[in-house]
Amino acid sequence: MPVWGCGVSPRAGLDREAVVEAAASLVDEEGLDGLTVGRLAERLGVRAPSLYNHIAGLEELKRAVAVLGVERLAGSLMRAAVGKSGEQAVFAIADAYRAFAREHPDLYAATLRAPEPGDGRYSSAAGEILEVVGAALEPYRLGSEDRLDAVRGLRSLCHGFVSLELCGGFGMPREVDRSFEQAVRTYLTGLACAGGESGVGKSD
Amino acid sequence: MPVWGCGVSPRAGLDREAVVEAAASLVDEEGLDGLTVGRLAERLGVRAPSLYNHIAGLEELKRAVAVLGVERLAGSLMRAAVGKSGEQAVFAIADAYRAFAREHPDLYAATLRAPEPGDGRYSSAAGEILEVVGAALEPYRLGSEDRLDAVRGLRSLCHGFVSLELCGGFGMPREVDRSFEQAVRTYLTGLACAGGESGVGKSD
DNA sequence: GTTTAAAACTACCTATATTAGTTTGTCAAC
DNA sequence: GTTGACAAACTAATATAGGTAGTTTTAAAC
Repeated sequence: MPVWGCGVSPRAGLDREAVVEAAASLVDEEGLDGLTVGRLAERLGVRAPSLYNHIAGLEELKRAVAVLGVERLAGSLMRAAVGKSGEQAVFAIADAYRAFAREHPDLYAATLRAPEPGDGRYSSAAGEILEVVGAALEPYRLGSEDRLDAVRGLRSLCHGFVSLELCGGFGMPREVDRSFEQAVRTYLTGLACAGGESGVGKSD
Repeated sequence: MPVWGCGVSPRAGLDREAVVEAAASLVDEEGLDGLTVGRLAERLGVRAPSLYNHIAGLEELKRAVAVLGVERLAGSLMRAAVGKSGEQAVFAIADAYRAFAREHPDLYAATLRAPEPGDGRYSSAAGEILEVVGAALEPYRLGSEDRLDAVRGLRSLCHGFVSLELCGGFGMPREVDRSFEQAVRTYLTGLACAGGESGVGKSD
């Protein structure tokens, strides 16, 4: 089977996977708005309309890039968590989450796009993330509902922090590392302390 | 010398404020991508190029809409928190935050755009949010650094949860209310425990 | 070789943002 | 009142981008 190199042959040998990967690279390098059909085609050595043989349109392509981003994020988190558990695992996951978003800010931003309902690859990647965080929380011995809540809470905390950080929502960048660690620690402390309700300020 | 920049225009009563407000309405009704110069102009009873007398371009307009969204969000949070403090205030703020995002999902999404550095109105609205959350945390008696961390953590938690919820990041909608309340409660418990009440879960 | 399906092409259309240059209405000074 | 200044709005036109239609080319199967 002849396998052509990229861009030289009259037949470029593109397929959907290659197009989506190139789109992800383009997003990573030039931002989400830098992803245009024309530029992507140029980078792939092809005319713009040719891409429509592989993708349904720009919107669908962006969704595909989002799915790819979630898959890569899930991979990062899993690699970070392997061989760890409990607090150590949670911190490792949280740091990996933030590191991914900082290294690939535009790809991460692309990730936020709502997926098509019923997208198997998205569901699968999202499920992996839930699973790895859930596993890290194992030592906390939470019931299944509490565990779901905790996974959602942690994911929200990480995503929210990182997202606000990328948008410049926090002022001074120097203290942000500390704030992130502290936020995760506070949440974990809350998990560990659950049961004894705080009641702070309840007298009003 | 004629001074008609403040609210009274010679011809059709259009000024920057009106344009931005109409843009926000359009975003609210038809989504961020539904905001085009042409449609906005049509809605204002004017031709598209006329808008350039009031705004610098679409990007700048979107940033202005973002600022307006943050201002309205800040207003909602302040109204929710008035007369409350401590845990009760935090829950009220968190619920108001989520309610705003659910009632105005596209305006909320527009809010995430990074503002121009040095935008006074944005800084002012962002400062109001920090202030109202910080005031709610008063009974927790945190030091100034811990307080900043806590404000950032809570804001991250709320934003992250709401953002993921809007993106369909969570599966079953029935349990989401509970998860949100639980996430906020867990974080508050973490604040209370770390603040010196019991010290449970703190590793050092 | 012939056939076939996909991949890529050219040509074209539409929508949108934006600019250039012109006209028009309102206000204030004369 | 007349007039002049100036912002507001207009018409016309340009550039870019997404997307479609229909045609050609190529790799590979028969």
